[in-house]
Amino acid sequence: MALRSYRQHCSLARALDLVGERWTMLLMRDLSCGSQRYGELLAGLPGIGTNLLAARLKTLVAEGLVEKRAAGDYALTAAGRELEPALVALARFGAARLGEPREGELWRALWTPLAMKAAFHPERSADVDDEYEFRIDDEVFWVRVRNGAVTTGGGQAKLPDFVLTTGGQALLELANGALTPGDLVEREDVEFAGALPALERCARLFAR
Amino acid sequence: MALRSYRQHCSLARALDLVGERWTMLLMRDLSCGSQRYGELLAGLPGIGTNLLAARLKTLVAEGLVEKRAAGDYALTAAGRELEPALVALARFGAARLGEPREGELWRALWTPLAMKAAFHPERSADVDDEYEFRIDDEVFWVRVRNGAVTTGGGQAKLPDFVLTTGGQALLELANGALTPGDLVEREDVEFAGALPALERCARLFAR
DNA sequence: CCGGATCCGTAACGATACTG
DNA sequence: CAGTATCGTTACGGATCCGG
Repeated sequence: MALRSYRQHCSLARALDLVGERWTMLLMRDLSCGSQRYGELLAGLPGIGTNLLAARLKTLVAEGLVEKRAAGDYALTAAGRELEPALVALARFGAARLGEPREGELWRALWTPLAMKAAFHPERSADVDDEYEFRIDDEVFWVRVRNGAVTTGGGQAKLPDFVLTTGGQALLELANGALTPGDLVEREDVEFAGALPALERCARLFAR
Repeated sequence: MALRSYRQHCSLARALDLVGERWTMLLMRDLSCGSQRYGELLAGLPGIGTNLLAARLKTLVAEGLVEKRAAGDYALTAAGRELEPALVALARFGAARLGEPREGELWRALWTPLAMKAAFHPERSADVDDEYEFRIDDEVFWVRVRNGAVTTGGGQAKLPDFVLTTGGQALLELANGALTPGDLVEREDVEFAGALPALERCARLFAR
């Protein structure tokens, strides 16, 4: 189980030695949104195979990036959370090349916080101090924009400027500009509570 | 040659579909320092194997991230250069876990610009407007710090605050703090021309 | 000689079956 | 539910070969 190394004394090569293998960064992505159980991780990564998931988790725990908690679930350690800027930067690169959903592609509400961090326009966020709550496909999370930075978390927002309850499809259409904020809140399958201008700010801050 | 995909409609997954395979990011790293020929790339990535290098280059060219130029060398396209923030972020993660050189590990002066961007402390760079020239193992490149950001390039600096000619070993010792700027310039195998305070600023801006 | 292409043994992956 | 074991397939790594 000695992990294969590039054998280069280089920061990038070291990072890839640690998290560069197949599935590893997606695993870190899913854990970056909160702890998950083995079964949840497996269900969220179709195609990984149970042995490979177990091996990846074992390696990540040995490296100190992930811990198995008393409750039996897996969570990022403080060291593991240090990978987040890299995940965001990669996602920013990928976002420009994402395009439309392809046949058979999976989409999960869980990935939205990372997608928003990647799509964020800091230069548009001067003087913005907002907090949003999203409820998408039974996932509830909050997004806060303050001091030109985005923070996110699972669960309800404390003092949200709006609460948006919708399916993933409508959210994707808002993100790619096919749907305006005004049109979104009129849809039958969408519930919106709060200030429409805040939703318009949000759309502008995270527009692709 | 249909490239294997994670089949997830996620920015991160898309990025990894494009550049997540083994060797690809290291290839992009080496090309980010300037164009290189097939043979140079091969020599700089021991272990890759000629077939794999050819396959990776072909894929990257097809994706529009790399181009083969009339001179016969390979270079990043504008799209390929957009990956750099992700390489820097990953390198920043890896730098904290790099440690001392291990037995058999390769080191190349070519990687220094990326390492410096990863090690950069923007919060220490207020009011700094410096330009440095390095000549390491026959590699010549410049580093500029201005407006809290780092830019680098191959070749000589225009108006350098110093020119430092040294081997990689001494530079590594400076980077990890084992050698002070004052001690460095006194070494037999080191040539230093310019302002010592500038070198001290440099060491502080890029200290690990 | 440089820039690959071909071939082949090994290691990693992916799917399924099995176990505590 | 949380993995381990097994096995066929794919990717990788090293060597050799080929065309300009």
